[in-house]
Amino acid sequence: MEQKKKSALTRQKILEAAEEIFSSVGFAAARVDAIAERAGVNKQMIYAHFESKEGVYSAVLERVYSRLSEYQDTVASYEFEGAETVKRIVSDYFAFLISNPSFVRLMLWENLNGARYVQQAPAALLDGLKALLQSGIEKGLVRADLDVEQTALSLNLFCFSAFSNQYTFSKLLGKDLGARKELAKRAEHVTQMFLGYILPEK
Amino acid sequence: MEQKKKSALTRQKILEAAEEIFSSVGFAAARVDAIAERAGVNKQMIYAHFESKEGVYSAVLERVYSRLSEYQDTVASYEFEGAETVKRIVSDYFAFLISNPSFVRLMLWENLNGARYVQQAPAALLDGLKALLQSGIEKGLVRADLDVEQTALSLNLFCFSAFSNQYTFSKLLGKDLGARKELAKRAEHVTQMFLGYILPEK
DNA sequence: TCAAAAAGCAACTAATCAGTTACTTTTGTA
DNA sequence: TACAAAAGTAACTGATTAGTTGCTTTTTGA
Repeated sequence: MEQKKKSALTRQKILEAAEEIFSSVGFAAARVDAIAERAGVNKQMIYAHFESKEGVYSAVLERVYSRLSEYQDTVASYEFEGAETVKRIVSDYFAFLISNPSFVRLMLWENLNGARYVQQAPAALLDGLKALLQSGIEKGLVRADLDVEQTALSLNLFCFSAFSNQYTFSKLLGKDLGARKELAKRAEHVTQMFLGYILPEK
Repeated sequence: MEQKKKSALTRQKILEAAEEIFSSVGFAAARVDAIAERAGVNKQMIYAHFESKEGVYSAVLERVYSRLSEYQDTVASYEFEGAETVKRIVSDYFAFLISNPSFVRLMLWENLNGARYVQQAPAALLDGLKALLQSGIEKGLVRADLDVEQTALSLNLFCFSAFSNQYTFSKLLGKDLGARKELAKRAEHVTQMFLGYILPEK
């Protein structure tokens, strides 16, 4: 194989292995040797491609955060048209979080570590939600007295929290809240709650 | 000083130092030497009082979880009487979380580590909320078609999430969401959302 | 085809850390 | 007061870990 491609492949394999390990055990407990082993790559290659353990970590974060952009673009493309729009936003976000479990975990680790490396991707998402709500207000489809920032924050947090406390609450309730059926129930509940709040009084 | 008291004091100092350190950096990054230094105690004392690093950790968790019981007892003592009850539950929970930042962080660390040591305290809290909502339904003060479990879960998660993602969202929004004023706004928002959802249609 | 450059590797190093040991000081009690 | 038990201490140990070094293999281009 060509040298450039080989090198790029190694880099890719390192990033994938690092994402799995950093997201599952966090930065402090992650072992560089474990990343190398999982990637099927010599440890030195990690230092050849990235400066340090922190270097790999921030590269992983960048990669993972960037995936949110796709969802953000979807949200930005929506026109606020009422209940249906909210349903789509929530179910799209749930879908994103379901298919990106390492995003959820890395956000949480980052948060506990004082958000050392927050990227712009999550900021854009909030802005997109705010703009959407605002356009809803202008069209008279959303209550005019709404605090747009708080509401956008809530939408984000309420969806996210269905994932972020999964383990503890699953143990407490004695059922797997990560199961598709439970998550669907949760998405529906969050959507209904939201609609009840943001739609103008009839 | 008396031997028993001296020993108990040392144990206390260790637990306090360990709580600060475990909650701020998590189990993996916490250093036993750092706990000893912060407690102003010889490292060996940690091993004299607790078996191992894990031993101290689980003792800390037990201590911290037990503080939730007080709030749980408050909730259990309430009678559902409508909007005012919801307001009190939310503001009491916010008050608890504000004055117990290490509870929030330890719950999050635990969650990321697969909830190794979940205790009964959080379970009792959920049960209390469910019972309260149920009694509201029976009195006709709460919508009868409510999914009590989902709603209790939401109440819990929505309050908790105001704290759990503070760092990342503070950075994104460029303001300190941990400030009292911001938290008060958030509590009010959550309360209003909740009321809109659970109260029966007029 | 062949040398230079890039990629890959195994073995090493210095630092860090959980846990231990062997010892001294303090305290309670007979 | 004397002595045994408990509390406290400092220095050590073995294992682990991030990061390095010096070497071999593979690939590229003239």
